[in-house]
Amino acid sequence: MLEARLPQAALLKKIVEALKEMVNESNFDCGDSGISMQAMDSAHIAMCSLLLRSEGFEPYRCDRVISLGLSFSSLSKVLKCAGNDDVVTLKAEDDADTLGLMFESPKEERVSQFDLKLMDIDSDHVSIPDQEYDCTVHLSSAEFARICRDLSTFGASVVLDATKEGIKFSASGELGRGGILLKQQGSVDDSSPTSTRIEMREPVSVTLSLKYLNIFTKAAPLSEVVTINMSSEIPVLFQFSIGDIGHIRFYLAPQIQEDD
Amino acid sequence: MLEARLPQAALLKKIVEALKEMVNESNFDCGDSGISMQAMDSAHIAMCSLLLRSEGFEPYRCDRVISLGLSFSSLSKVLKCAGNDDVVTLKAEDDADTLGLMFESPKEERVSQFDLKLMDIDSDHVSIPDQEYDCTVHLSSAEFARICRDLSTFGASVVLDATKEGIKFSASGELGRGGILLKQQGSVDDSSPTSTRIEMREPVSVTLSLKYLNIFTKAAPLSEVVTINMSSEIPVLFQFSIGDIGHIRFYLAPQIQEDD
DNA sequence: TTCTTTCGAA
DNA sequence: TTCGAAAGAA
Repeated sequence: MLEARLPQAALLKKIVEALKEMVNESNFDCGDSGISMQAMDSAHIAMCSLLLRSEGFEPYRCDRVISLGLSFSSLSKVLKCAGNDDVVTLKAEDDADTLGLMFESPKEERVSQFDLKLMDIDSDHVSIPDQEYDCTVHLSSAEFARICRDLSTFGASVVLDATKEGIKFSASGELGRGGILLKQQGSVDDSSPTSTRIEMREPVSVTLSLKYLNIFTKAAPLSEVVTINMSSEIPVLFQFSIGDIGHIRFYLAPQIQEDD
Repeated sequence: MLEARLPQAALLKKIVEALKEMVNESNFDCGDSGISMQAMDSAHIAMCSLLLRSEGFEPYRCDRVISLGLSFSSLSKVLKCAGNDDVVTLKAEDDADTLGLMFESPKEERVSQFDLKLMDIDSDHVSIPDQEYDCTVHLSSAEFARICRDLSTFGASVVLDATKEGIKFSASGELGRGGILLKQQGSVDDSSPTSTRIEMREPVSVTLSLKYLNIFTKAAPLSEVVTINMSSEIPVLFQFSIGDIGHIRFYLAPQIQEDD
């Protein structure tokens, strides 16, 4: 059986809000080391994965591997019933057909118990090799979300150009064109965790669908920093940390650049 | 004739907002002791009543009994023209076909006068006996509203189980099931007026329509506490106090519990 | 489904 | 205080 207690319901709420726009339902694989999930969007274009390490729960107990087929919209509805500061406890028996969620208010005068029906979901579990990337950019997730939203006005796709100087986002369309450059912050001014930082082997330029990037940025409330890992020709990885308990990763293949 | 002056238009606004979703039009009975109203919803399932004592007005004058047939949506529109801190004066001649509403801004630099047409409404005035109830629960009206809204996700009806320990709300449906327990607060910690308190002769369990409860909770802005009076088999009474000038009461018959 | 209204966040 | 997002009503 699984039993996992998380002191802040807000965290779980944000995780589900971050993923529900991209994935309708998915299997949550619970094991010794924690909970993980992996899914593609319904069009099978982008992929996401979630990792929540057992150390992030107190306590965490999972005797044997369990796969919980959950609907994100149902999960979201149930989590709307939890206060942000509630303590959440997840429980599932082996071979259970429901997931139990208990919410306890901080003062313990209110206890809610929900039992969510589980689904049988065929999961096409693609294994993702741990990739070396030509370029890794750390930047403010709020800034990234803002840029993707703003550039959506101009076109359906954005070009990311990463050099040692900084990362540039550009889009063009009927209105005209737009470009936003985030400069790498000098090492002296490295104080802020949300400063733009770039590690690179060589410059990379990729074209990506803004529709998907705007879906990924729903994860911005989870982490103030997003890490973009890029090489030409292979899917770009966007990673949002979840405290120090895990992360959400999004993968999106670059579009073939057509010169016009 | 009627002449009644209320120092806070906000109060009257909240009263009308609380009732207008349930009742389209109704007779306001004005007499010596104050203003009262009683109506059923259009489906004749739930009932509500309003009492505003004459002592709550300054001054209050009503020589003879007048019945004012008012449309709640019209009344709501007119009250939208009043500032929250305006002083309201209601005036109606005997046998008048309009109700006069005067709004005076606090600094008296602005005076608005509205005359609302009255309607001829057949009222089936049901007399409600003052009932003894097996169980009375006082709880935060905001919390109650939140619970009814949350549980609407799960099903169309909610089961209320009141015991000495607390009151439990549960609902179930396609998603799964949900239950919320509010514990009775210890008498030591009785400081907060919105703490859950229960007075009972014996435990009560009733099933109620969430659709109606969600209509009743529109009255939550009037009072931070709602009082639920229950016995098995007879209509449940929900009471929201209006300062110390009166109250709104809602009555809803329990559904027959079907065991499956 | 769309619009309005309300609530929370910046 | 202003803005945007989310909830509720038409």
